[in-house]
Amino acid sequence: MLDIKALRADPEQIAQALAIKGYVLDTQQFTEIEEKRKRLQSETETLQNERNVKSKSIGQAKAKGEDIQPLLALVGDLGERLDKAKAEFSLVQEEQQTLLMSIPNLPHASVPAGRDESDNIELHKWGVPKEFDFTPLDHVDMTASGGLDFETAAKISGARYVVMRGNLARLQRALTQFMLDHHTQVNGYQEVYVPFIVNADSMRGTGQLPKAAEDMFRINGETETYLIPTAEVPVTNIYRGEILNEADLPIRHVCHSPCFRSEAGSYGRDTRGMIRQHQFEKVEMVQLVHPDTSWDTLDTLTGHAEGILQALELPYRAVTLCGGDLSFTSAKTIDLEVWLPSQGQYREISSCSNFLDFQARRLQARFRNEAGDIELVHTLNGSGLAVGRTVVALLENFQTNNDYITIPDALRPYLGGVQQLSLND
RNA sequence: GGAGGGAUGGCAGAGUGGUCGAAUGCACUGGUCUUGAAAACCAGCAAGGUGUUAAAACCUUCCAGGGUUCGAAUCCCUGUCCCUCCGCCA
Repeated sequence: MLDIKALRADPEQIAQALAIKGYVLDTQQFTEIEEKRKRLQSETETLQNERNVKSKSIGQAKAKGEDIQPLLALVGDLGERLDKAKAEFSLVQEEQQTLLMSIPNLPHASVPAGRDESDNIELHKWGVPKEFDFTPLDHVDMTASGGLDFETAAKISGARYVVMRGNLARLQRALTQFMLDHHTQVNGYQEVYVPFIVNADSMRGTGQLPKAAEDMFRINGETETYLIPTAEVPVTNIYRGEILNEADLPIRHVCHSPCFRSEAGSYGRDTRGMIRQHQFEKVEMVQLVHPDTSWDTLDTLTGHAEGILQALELPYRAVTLCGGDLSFTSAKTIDLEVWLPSQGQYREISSCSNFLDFQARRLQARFRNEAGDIELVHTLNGSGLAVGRTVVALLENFQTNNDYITIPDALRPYLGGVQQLSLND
């Protein structure tokens, strides 16, 4: 949520900034609602004041044993007028709130203009894609003997799911373990375990609702709950409505969770293999920081995700998302894209974002600063990494022309020290 | 699933219809004392909004939403969550 004070002060400037994201802010609509709000609020509050003063005098008169009948008559129709004003006010307030909740975060000044991912700007590359002396397969063909089984998953559940067997299932578990250990032991994150089903307040808090409702799996029950699309939701919402001490910052959490996405609107995209699934594993880093440090933190957070790719010896590149590709909540996002030999291109494996105070304002996640004042924290998160896609990247980049893949040094301790892993066992 | 109890400031915890936004304690901030610290003592200390150069002033908020009343933290209804006991259970 944007700061409504900033919107009041200069709606045109905000509208201009939002245009970079491809969002059209109707400033005239906003101004009209705002003026109505102001008028109704002051009217309501005046009536309320009148009522409070008179009610109080009734109480005092009664305490002194005086006759309160004349005073009661005086209050007369006040209640009715107040109810009417209140109703109108809450209506316009709701209207304003709805509008405010649907306005995306402002992109940072350094975010490049552009419409979609083709306009993203490459920051740097790391590693060199391997030259194969045979034609590399994709991960689906590599595991056709049953390690990755999409047909069986389709029978059990439908399209965009996978059954993993034997060493493939173990590989995913090993990667998860390695990432968690790395972030906790090397990068100073605290591991957390959280619920994977969350309520609507949590979804609103991190900004998935109301805008992205169609991307979520809603649970069919009495209360409105959802499967999480990312651990960002439960982990960040730990701090919803909390006032932290400045000394508590920065807070760094890492969390492994399954992620559930309906992938509405991506029909026909990445239908083959494990790139785009309704259910996948992810290790997520979440930070709550002092507002002064969030931009530095975006760099270090991105570095933490890069550290995993480097340890796994996977070639990747970092790109800055352009305005049109930026998510609803993000002020700036750096994507890490891993090299996939079968596709001959880099594909997203991590997304690191600074949300500034946008989520914190929705969440009311705040801290008391040294002067004793209460301020909103800044929130950030990044995948470290998407585990399913890391399995794909590892398979494809480390394939050999027999049924084994080689295992990078960093991962060997998690697989019993083996140098090679059979795809058939 | 059955029975009962509860939700109040950063935390703990009083408050059952009227100067209650709310006692008290802890924590925190400032001061006195001290070589320094601790202790003791004094003072300050909820959030959000309207408003103002700044203040003052005003409004809202005691889990959430409805209701009763001139007036609700307090009474009534509904919901959510927590606790205790019984049952069931990975």
